[in-house]
Amino acid sequence: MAKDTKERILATALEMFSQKGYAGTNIRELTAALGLVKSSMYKHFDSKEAIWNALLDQMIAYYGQRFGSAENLPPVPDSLEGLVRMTMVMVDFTVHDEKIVMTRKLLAIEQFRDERARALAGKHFLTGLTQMFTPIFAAMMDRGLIRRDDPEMLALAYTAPISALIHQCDREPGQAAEVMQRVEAFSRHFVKVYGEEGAS
Amino acid sequence: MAKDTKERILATALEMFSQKGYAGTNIRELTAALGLVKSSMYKHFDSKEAIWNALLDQMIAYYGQRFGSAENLPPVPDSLEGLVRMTMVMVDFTVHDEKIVMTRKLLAIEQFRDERARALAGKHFLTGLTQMFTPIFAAMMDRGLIRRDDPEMLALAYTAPISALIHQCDREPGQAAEVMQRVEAFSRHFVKVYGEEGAS
DNA sequence: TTGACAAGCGACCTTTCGTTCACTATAATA
DNA sequence: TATTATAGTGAACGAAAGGTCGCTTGTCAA
Repeated sequence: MAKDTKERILATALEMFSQKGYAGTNIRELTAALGLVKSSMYKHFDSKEAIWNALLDQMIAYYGQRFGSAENLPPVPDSLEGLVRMTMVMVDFTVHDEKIVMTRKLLAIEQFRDERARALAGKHFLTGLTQMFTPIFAAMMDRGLIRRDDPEMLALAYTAPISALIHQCDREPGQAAEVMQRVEAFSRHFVKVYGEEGAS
Repeated sequence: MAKDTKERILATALEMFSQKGYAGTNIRELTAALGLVKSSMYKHFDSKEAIWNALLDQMIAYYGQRFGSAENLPPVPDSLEGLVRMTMVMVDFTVHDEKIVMTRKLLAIEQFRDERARALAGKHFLTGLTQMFTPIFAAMMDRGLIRRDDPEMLALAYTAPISALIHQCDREPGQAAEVMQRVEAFSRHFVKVYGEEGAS
């Protein structure tokens, strides 16, 4: 128990920043949660702001490797039911993975103070989702699964309500089960409205 | 210039809190922006937290009188084009009214720290919007303007993408014009998809 | 005219913050 | 074995935070 202190500091910083914000968190509390004394932190980071920057670096890198490269994107579903299932798997993951939940909260809190947080928030909350689903819907249109239309518009129409429900879940984690049901209900509504007749 | 200092403090607090958060704002700066000295603030509020509470009271009251009572709700559009127009008027207002923009930012920042902020954020960002549009879509279905379906689901499908675009505009105010275009494009897409054929 | 009060000022207090530094214990290295 | 780098400690520091207090001034009612 020694070498991973730097990463434990980052993990605890994510936890506390995502609850009380960067300015609302102090180093005493942060290090105390790790059984350390505040001065020990400076063996691993030059300053409080250095923690913040390292945390953002980490979040940006994670986002890039997870959603940035084409090979890590989810496969195009081969049916409307497949779209629903894929959606539920993704949402279930993103709603229950503590680290991702905290990342969203942190970005929501700091997006108006820090330029990089603003940019990453934009991706997380809107543009990244639509960019991810646009080619999926385009491909599903090509395969006759979904009515021909502007795939980017469909991506917005599909991801924004789901994203809003995920945010609701971040606010009220106790409603997770109910929110998941609403996500599935919406997803089924969507395929009912946009699905090509006869597509399974 | 004297009696309205209390309200000027609240206005400046909203401005600063919505940019740097409650914890990131200090009273010196806040009062200096008003040409005052920090001790003068305590003639109007008992503490920094009292400012925060008064601000929340004000935001909650404003929301209640603006969206809470039935008579202040927008009238049901009598055509699909009317829905688009009504939407654009509302979005244009909510995106350009400085006070409302700052309120959204503030709620985004403080929603995970303060219980009342969390509740109000839930209304602003999701539940309030759907509750507002659910009866509108129900009425438009009764009048044969929109395909019969679950009005609450349609309200989610309609308001969430628009809300997401408004948030995007809060993040990048420079994109306001472009975002407004996307809102209109989405609104027209929506009426194309859900509008009853032949409805003007 | 005078007394009371509201509003603002500047000095001061206490606490907390981020940060530094001298020091120690431990574990790996030469 | 001697040495050196690493990780942690605790005391201390300066700056900045929120908050208090006594004083002054202007306004207005009695």
